[in-house]
Amino acid sequence: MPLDDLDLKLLKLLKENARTPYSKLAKELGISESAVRKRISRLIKSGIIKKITIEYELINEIKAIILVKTQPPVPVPEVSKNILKIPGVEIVYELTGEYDILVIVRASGIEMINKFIDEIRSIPGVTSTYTMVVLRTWI
Amino acid sequence: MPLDDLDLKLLKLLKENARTPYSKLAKELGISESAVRKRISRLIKSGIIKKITIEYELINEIKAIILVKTQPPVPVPEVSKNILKIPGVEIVYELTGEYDILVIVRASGIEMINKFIDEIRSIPGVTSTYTMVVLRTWI
DNA sequence: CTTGAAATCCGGTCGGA
DNA sequence: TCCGACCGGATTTCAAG
Repeated sequence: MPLDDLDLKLLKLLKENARTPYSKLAKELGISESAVRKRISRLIKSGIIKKITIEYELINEIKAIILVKTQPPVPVPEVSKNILKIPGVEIVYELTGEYDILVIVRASGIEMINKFIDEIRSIPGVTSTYTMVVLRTWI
Repeated sequence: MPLDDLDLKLLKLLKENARTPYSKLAKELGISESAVRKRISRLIKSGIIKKITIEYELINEIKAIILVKTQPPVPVPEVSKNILKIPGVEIVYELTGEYDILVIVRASGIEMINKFIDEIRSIPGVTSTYTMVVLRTWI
């Protein structure tokens, strides 16, 4: 699907604040409110906008990043799907390089991170993991 | 700030779809619309909700993850702030472990990723980087 | 939590490229 | 045919009580 300059601007504005009223977005872009609405629904239908969401951080919560190595013949997407099923997993990236998968998890404490690691290591195809705890997030 | 069970449920619902009307959220939680609105603004003011945003993916765009090592005496947050200034950087995590910082960037091509790496390496305190290209994202 | 007014949302329709 | 502007009625938002 071809995106024009207005679509890109719209995505930037929504990235910054996804709850901006359509009318305000319309004013910023110089088009009508209905046009904004139609563009957004087109972007969602075509899969370009994957989610309208919030970034949040709880005081008593830890974020961790787990790098995962996998082994043939299990396909990497198979492993990814299984990881995604684990509650607390926020996002899964498949990668080039030494590691095949990167997982971001949200945990209530170190014990829960350990549970994540154990669960991930028990998935068929996973050969090893490397975990880093997030100390601070900059958005 | 103490969060009750409703706050946590609210955060989950907003994570799933941040554009859900307050009235619908209210119905789901069994409280009034104004209560939902007040809770949300409290969550935003207290810094728990950091951003209302969209996840999107363009066809001709590449996401990459850059792991960064730094060196004393430059404080890590100093480096993070400098990285965050680079246009195209989505998020910066400070980490425990072998690497001090993880950066997620959005680029129009390999050349742009190279530019990111060069820029990051030129920041005082950065000693080395390791880059992985994202092949697929699971949310 | 309720109320009422203002703003926003949303489907339908029309006209031009 | 596709896109954007316009027009209502329904819904939601928001501040005051």
